Amino acid sequence: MKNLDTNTENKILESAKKVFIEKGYDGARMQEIADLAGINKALLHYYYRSKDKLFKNVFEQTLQSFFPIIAEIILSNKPLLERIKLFIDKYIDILIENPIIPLFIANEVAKNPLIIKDMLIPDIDNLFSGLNDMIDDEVSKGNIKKVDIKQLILNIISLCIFPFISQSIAKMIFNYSDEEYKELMLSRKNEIYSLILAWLKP
Amino acid sequence: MKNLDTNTENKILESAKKVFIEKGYDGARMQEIADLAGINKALLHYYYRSKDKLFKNVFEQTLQSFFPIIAEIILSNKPLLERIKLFIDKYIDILIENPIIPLFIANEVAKNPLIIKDMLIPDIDNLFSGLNDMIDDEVSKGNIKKVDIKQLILNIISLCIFPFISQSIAKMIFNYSDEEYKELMLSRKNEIYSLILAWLKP
DNA sequence: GTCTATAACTCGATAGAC
DNA sequence: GTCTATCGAGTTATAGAC
Repeated sequence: MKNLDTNTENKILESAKKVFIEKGYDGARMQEIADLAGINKALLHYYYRSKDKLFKNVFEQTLQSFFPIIAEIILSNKPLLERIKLFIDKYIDILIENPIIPLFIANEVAKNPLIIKDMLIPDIDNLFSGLNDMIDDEVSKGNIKKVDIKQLILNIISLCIFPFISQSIAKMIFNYSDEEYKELMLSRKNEIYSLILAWLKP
Repeated sequence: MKNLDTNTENKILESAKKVFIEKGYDGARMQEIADLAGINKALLHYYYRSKDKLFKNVFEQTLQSFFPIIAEIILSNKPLLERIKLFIDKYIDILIENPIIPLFIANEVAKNPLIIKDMLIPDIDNLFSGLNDMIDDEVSKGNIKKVDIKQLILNIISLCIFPFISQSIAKMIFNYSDEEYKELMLSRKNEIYSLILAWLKP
């Protein structure tokens, strides 16, 4: 059906994604995107009127390739601790495949917070209160101690993402190769889970 | 003695710091720095030959205003757990005062890892082996369980820094004002410590 | 749709007067 | 030391031929 997506338009988007994510909006050059796509600058403007519009496309698509996978796990009907375990495992895997995307997103949102305004999960308040109910439920069963949902989320996300954001520094400090750092990240799956688990123990 | 530091040269550096940290190297404009310093572009080049050299000055000074405070705590001769507690408290305080610096550093280092090459702590290997000995010591005393020093460092740093890197997103998701977010960060001091403590329990 | 050529503009850097 | 004026390279965006 959408076989035409393999054509110029999609090739541009893929190239733009690569360049924007690597260099950021300010550092990216339309010429470089054109070169990578094997076309010339004029065509970029033919398909996406401006650098700004091309960027917004890239940003939105990047974000949307991340959230659904996460949402699926969060919204599954597994027990809380199992969901947390699944989330950590899956998230680390995604980050190993896309190590520089978190920095890209953090950076662009910091420079222009409004860019994300319309892209967030619509009923996020429901999501939070749902998770809160789950926590209360587990607490009443004596499975975990009571914690603030916001701190729980911040803790898990921080432990998963930050080592990727800081990886260029961390690799230098630890004197690690790419492969060694990847191994360290893989071993974090269990470390992070045991950390959260220990904290949640009643 | 260096009363002249209050003069143009220092005013330039302060303005440059502000603009570079906020916009990043690529997004920063010499014109904006000049305007903020109340001078004109030509004078920037008179004091710091190029944008690049001005940036390197800013970056180095920013980094050096961060590391010594941290190093002081890490190298103090307090017991391990006390050092960790002090580190978290002090670090969160610094980050509340300078919330956007971590993103700035992560970003610029990611784009050019070599920039940090000469600025790292010289005998970092000694630092690690020293900390490792401390861990082993506490383990043998039965105070904590054995953990990997790299994971410990990553965990603590992640928990402290990431909420600031992601603060523009987090404030939106949590629907928090600046003040509310600051309160959340302050309350994290104890949360992070109890998290690490629970993990380290033998 | 795709290209070449170029307009229009931004920005870092310099020349030269004071 | 500080300023005004301007150069020249690089960048986004468009015009117009094919």
